[in-house]
Amino acid sequence: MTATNAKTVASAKRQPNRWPAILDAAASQFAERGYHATSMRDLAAATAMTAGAIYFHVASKQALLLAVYEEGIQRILDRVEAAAAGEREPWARLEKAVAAHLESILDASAYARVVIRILPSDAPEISAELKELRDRYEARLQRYFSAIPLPRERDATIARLALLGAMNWTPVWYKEGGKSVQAIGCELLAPLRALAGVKVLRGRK
Amino acid sequence: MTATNAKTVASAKRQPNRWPAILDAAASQFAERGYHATSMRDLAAATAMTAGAIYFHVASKQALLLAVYEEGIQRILDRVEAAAAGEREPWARLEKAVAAHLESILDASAYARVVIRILPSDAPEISAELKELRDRYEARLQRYFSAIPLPRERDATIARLALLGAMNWTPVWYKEGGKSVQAIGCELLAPLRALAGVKVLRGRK
DNA sequence: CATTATGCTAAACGATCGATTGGTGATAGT
DNA sequence: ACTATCACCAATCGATCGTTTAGCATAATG
Repeated sequence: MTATNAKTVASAKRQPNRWPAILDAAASQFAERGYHATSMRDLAAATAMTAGAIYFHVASKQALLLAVYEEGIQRILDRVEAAAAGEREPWARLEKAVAAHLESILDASAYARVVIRILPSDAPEISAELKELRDRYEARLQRYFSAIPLPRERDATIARLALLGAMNWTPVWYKEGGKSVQAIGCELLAPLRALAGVKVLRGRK
Repeated sequence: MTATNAKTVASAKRQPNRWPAILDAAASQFAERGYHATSMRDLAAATAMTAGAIYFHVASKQALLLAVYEEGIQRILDRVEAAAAGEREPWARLEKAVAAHLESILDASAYARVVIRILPSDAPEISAELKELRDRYEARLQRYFSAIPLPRERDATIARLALLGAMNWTPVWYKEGGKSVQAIGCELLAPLRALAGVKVLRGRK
């Protein structure tokens, strides 16, 4: 930052692969400040570029959001599937999936938080695509959820959406240094376990 | 709308009490499209005024959001307290409170939805006030929640935040014509009831 | 070495943003 | 009837928005 000589500055030009940096900055800012509150000039400042330069890499702000959204969905999907892959028992698999979901939106990256914070209606012209991406992920979660047996008189759909809501609300109150993400996931599942008649595990730190 | 004569137009001026209309429009638009996506000119159009005229009633857009927020908190608080007032039994009281909360954000008014959708960080200069308003309501909910007995090994704080998250996520998926709001509230509480060892009621339509 | 493609800067585009100003007509008080 | 106040409109402010354009320097290619 201080005293970069002319040669450094000169060689700093024509950097290859600025696209990941742009995407990272967009994910970070969209997740933290929101879509409409983030300007292309904000992203330019965060990536040490000009606003115009970004348009060499992406056609529009909406297209940028879509790219972040796709990456975000893919990242959660990969994490959740990898976590659930080893487990065959429904409850253990769901718990792994929940933990992976929470890790994605609390620790891992801003991409996942964008998917949760930015509503499809925020970008009307691509709202259909954004909705479809959301649905694609929820369909995967639903498969893990529907494998667990709930009492017949309960509404499994609402129970699933309640779990999803409880998970997606965690960024609002989660503070680092408290309970571990896995422990939070365990706590979120405990009521469902009780509902299904499964013996509930002890809480951990 | 069509062929309003000069007299009507003239007498339409100097209308008293335009403030509620402005507040209503702001609540509606903030809840539906978000804070940053709503312009003062949008609100002017919705209230059949000029953008400048709104500034006769309110100092700034942020002050308008704060006013909507205050009204929103007050409305949920009133509804929840009125619903819970008659009940002395902790579970019945919490169920009434949950139902009132859901009614507030699903049926009743846009004011409550603003409180849930618009994050305090959306208006940095008044984020402290917005946060305090949110906390004031959550403190009330906490009183109803802490009266119910949970197993000692469970984290009551996380359970409460999970319930709040499940409730506040309902606007994302709720569609009119499906299950009643009360039934949804019952379903959201069923897992907690099971966790506490209470016999879970039958689901209703 | 000449040429082409790439990655970027600087500058500007029209549009729209939140907010302000000066003036005007309607109403209320005396 | 006169005055003051209220509620408002039309016009406009500077700033900022997403986006475009023209041009330049670098790197790769022949």
